[in-house]
Amino acid sequence: MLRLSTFVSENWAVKPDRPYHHGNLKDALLEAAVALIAEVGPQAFTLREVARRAGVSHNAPYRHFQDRDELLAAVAAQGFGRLTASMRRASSAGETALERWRLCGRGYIAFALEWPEHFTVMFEAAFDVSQYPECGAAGRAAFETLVERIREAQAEGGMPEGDPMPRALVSWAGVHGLAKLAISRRLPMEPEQVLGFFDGFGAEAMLRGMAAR
Amino acid sequence: MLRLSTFVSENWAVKPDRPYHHGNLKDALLEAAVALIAEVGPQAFTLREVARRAGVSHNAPYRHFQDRDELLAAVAAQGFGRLTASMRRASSAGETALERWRLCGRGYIAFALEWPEHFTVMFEAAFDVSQYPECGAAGRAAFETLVERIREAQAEGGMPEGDPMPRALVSWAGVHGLAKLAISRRLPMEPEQVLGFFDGFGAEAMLRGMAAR
DNA sequence: ACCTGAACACCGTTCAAGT
DNA sequence: ACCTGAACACCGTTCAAGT
Repeated sequence: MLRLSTFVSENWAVKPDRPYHHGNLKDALLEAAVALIAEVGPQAFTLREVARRAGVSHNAPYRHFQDRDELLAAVAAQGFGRLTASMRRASSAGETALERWRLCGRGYIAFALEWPEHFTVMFEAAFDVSQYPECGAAGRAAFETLVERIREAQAEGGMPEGDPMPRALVSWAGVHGLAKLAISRRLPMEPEQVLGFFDGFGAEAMLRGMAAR
Repeated sequence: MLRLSTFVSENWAVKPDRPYHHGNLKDALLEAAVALIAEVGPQAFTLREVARRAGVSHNAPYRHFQDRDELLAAVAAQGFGRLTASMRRASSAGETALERWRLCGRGYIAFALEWPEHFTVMFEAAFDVSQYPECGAAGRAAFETLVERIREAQAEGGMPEGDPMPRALVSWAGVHGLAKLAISRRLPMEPEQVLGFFDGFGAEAMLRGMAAR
């Protein structure tokens, strides 16, 4: 005779081991979100699938994130932190300020190539992630890393004096465009070749100008 | 007494006026799609809403487009055509090749500012729109417009000889990055100010280099 | 506090059916 | 050929309920 009660009590026995309190559900959701975005992209990413992977019901995430956008903003904030770290790590090897500018840009592109899913969420989310306080601050810190390279170059005489902002914006546009076109596979080279292109030609062209011989 | 049959026959009377054959449903859908994307963005854009606006049932679009992506690809193809036109129109006013290079980049940014919805679909669609034949050709034609400016500048002596490709790629990255950051509202200026920034500083910085005094 | 299942109003896509 | 309504398997989000 099939004893339903056995299965029922077995099922009940499993749950009480960790009935609630996932431990750290918030972090688990964030991790699952990053992994899912890496697999299917930020657009196909769904909150319900994230919950499934974290082993909770489809609305448990609402305890930790107000909505889908807030979870994406958390992914973006993590991304801005990694971007800043990538630029700092790369820059530190430079001897001159101009060399550090070059390496900082290299770090920006390297981040995009290593974490394309973060990069995409940070810059292509349907909403402006920097509207979320933690993202706004992290984004400003990342930009400040680049501005600092300009200031150093000016102090060393490698770049003209004056407001560093215009040069920071053009630098940003250059590396951002290259990084973005690379991970979107729009360039006539493999993404892995883009850092080599930047090292061998791109950085120098941005520093010395398109018209330079 | 309420005569239901009257209403029923009135409803029937409306339909036969244009029962099928929307005239040109394909173009109507494309137009509705562009308008909808402009309103809600490419992510919130839905095929069902496009159909609603075109006045057809939610699956009538499948007669003209295989799926949602194919309609987006059609929007992107239209966008690449307008981008090429914008660059050509702007370039034509230049006296020297370097001036035409500058104006071509200006046309690129102007297109993004004028048709941000097309620009976004062209470059941020979840799938690679250039996989669609008509988009691929239109995208290559747009890029070729930029390469041509480099070749002209080389012929005139304004840029060093050699493969124009590396300079075309760096030029593309610069204007693409500026355009993209502008319409994403990530720059510390209003989108309308970005063309002025390009005219007053950006283009010169790209041509003469960040380190130039 | 934290999590659940049921429910609501949507999607994209498919299919058999109508003219 | 071109369009329709019904159906399927999904979403994000809300809510009353359980521990």
